[in-house]
Amino acid sequence: MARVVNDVTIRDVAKHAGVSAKTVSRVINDEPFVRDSTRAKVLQAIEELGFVVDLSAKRLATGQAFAIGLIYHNASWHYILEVQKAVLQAAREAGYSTVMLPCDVCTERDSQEILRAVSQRAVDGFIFTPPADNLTLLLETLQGLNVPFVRLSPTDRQKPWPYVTTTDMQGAYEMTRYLLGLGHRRIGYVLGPSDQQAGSDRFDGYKAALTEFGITHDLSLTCQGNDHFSSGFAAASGLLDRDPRPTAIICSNDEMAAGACAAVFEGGLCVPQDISIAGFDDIPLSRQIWPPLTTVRQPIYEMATTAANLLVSLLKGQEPSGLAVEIPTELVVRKSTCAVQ
Amino acid sequence: MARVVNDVTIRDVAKHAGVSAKTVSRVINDEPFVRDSTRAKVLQAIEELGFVVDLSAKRLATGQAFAIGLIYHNASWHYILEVQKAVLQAAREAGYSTVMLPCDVCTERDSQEILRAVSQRAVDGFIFTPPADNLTLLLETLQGLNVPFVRLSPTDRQKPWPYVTTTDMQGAYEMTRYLLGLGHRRIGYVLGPSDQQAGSDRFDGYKAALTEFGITHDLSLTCQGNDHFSSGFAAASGLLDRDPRPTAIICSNDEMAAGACAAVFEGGLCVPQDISIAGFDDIPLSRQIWPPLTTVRQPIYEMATTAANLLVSLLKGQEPSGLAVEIPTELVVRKSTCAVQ
DNA sequence: TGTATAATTGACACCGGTGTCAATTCCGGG
DNA sequence: CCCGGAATTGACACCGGTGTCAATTATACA
Repeated sequence: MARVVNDVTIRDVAKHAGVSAKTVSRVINDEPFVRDSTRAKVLQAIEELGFVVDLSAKRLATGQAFAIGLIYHNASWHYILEVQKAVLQAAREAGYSTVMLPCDVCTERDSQEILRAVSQRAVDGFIFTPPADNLTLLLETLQGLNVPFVRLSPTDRQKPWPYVTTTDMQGAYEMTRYLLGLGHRRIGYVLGPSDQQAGSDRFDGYKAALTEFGITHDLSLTCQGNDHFSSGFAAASGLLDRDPRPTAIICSNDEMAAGACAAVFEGGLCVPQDISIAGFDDIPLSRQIWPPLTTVRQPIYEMATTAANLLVSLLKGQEPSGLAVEIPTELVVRKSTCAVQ
Repeated sequence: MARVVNDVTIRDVAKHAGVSAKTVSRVINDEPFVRDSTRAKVLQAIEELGFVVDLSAKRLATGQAFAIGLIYHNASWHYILEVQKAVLQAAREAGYSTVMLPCDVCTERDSQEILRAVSQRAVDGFIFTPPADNLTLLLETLQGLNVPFVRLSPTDRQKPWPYVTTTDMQGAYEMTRYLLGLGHRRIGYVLGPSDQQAGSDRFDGYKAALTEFGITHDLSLTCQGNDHFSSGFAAASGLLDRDPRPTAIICSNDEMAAGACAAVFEGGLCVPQDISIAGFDDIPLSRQIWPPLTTVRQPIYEMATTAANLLVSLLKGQEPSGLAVEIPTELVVRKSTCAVQ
């Protein structure tokens, strides 16, 4: 087998430095019990020979993969890429690599694939984004196998498994309060998919704010969506036909809000003069449409970083400070909302 | 070290089947020279014991990583995710895993990181998306190290290195012909970043179509953009001030075209009645704005799949049928263009 | 100065596959 | 029934690290 690059092994370094292979191993792993002068000699030899550790050998010897699997589904691109970026970065800083495990359908086959990664010892632990915990059975299996994992915005917070989430309810609550503050009283709502906890939390926040203002929640102002543009378009089209028309619509995510805006224009009306539209998430799309969306920022990057760090500490056997972390949202006011005319 | 899952090794299988370890190895690698009856016995033992090969051991023994590195930069989310999906899929089908190497800035540090992956034997070869071949020096180094790579939409087609691209020029040519056919004669153009070959190819296609119609290319109708929404907005704002105004604008990508649409509305005009807007790429955004964009579909998924397959055959030492592949674009007509009024 | 204890270091087996090459078995032809 | 070459199979070393545990200093203290 042609070895093209780096043929320097730990024993070459050892010979060069006049020590044993094991001592070199100690140095590169920052183990204690190495005399400073010895460490210096070894480091110099490593430098001179350009030694780089062979990951496969290390993995084989330790039984660890030094890799975390990121399991994600067919969510918004922005969400996934942010999560990827954050996890890659945090993992690398901890000396781990990241294996992407897209799981568009979350079938039994996907579960097999994921367990396979464990059997192959290709991965030490996992980060799950929803709706991967449709796969409760899989999670229970991993739990049983003692394979650590962390959930991002989990569906089921009752389960005693680590997760990182955001203040979805509080965020929607603040948004609704904000619109109420602008004088809106008939505020429509476009729901996300019913299987996602984040969606129902947001809805709860909306209802809580209405209740505080003594407004009875009008069911005819609520529409079901599926997080995609077209469902926002359809839902808003429906809401525009209500009589009296709502003066504002909150959508459970930005993509549906963009669809809602399109529906308003299609109906010959204007955002925000005729109707205010608000989204949730603050994805870049919210700044790429006209008018730019008022929305609630979801701190995806921070959430994913936190999840990765949490997983790494679990992998290292450290006792993390908390197994359930919540990171706050932020209201972002742009031009798709205004005071009721 | 606690081995949590699969403790079945090749020797366990061997014992169970009454053969040697090497014979099991032959079976799992589909090597010839195994009697059918023996193969059957071994397969049954594998089945019964639930054996799964340990990747690290295999990597160590063969000196191969069975992994390809995907190097991408800060391009559109859609582009990156399509490329990722295609490469992950194609790689997996070939028994390879994929390592993501985002390279937002393409600095010297990124090059180091990439070479490190080679030294660590974590990766056998690479797929580059632009502008990673800013990193010509890196590519030359890889070439020298005999590490295969394939470029997607490369900047420099003169270099004798494998690549996969699309018919950018032809696509822009067809789009321009289409608009000319609708009666447009003053057609503005918003350029992409100057360092990308695809951008200048598209511009060439535009100019070629104009020339065919005997139209002198009016420099005042050309604006520089940077592929992002805001630059499309700015460029279109400028073009709207020309006198006479262009009746159509072609943007070098969809995101800028979305920006251009926003600028038209901001200026109190309508798309497409007052001005037609066309994009390039056919990203989902082109269907998420109103009106949906007329654009040129770039077959990203096919391109990336082709690139991955090409790389895999290089890794396997096969002689691929061609080292430079071009995949055709397709004109997609939607509602952002119409005949000149 | 001798000795107990702690700090360093090294020898060697082992992780779980695969490559090499020799040994064994199988077959058709004489 | 024997022989030569092809088809199978197995023994064993090796890939490049790390864990174990014993051996070798170094240091502290009596």
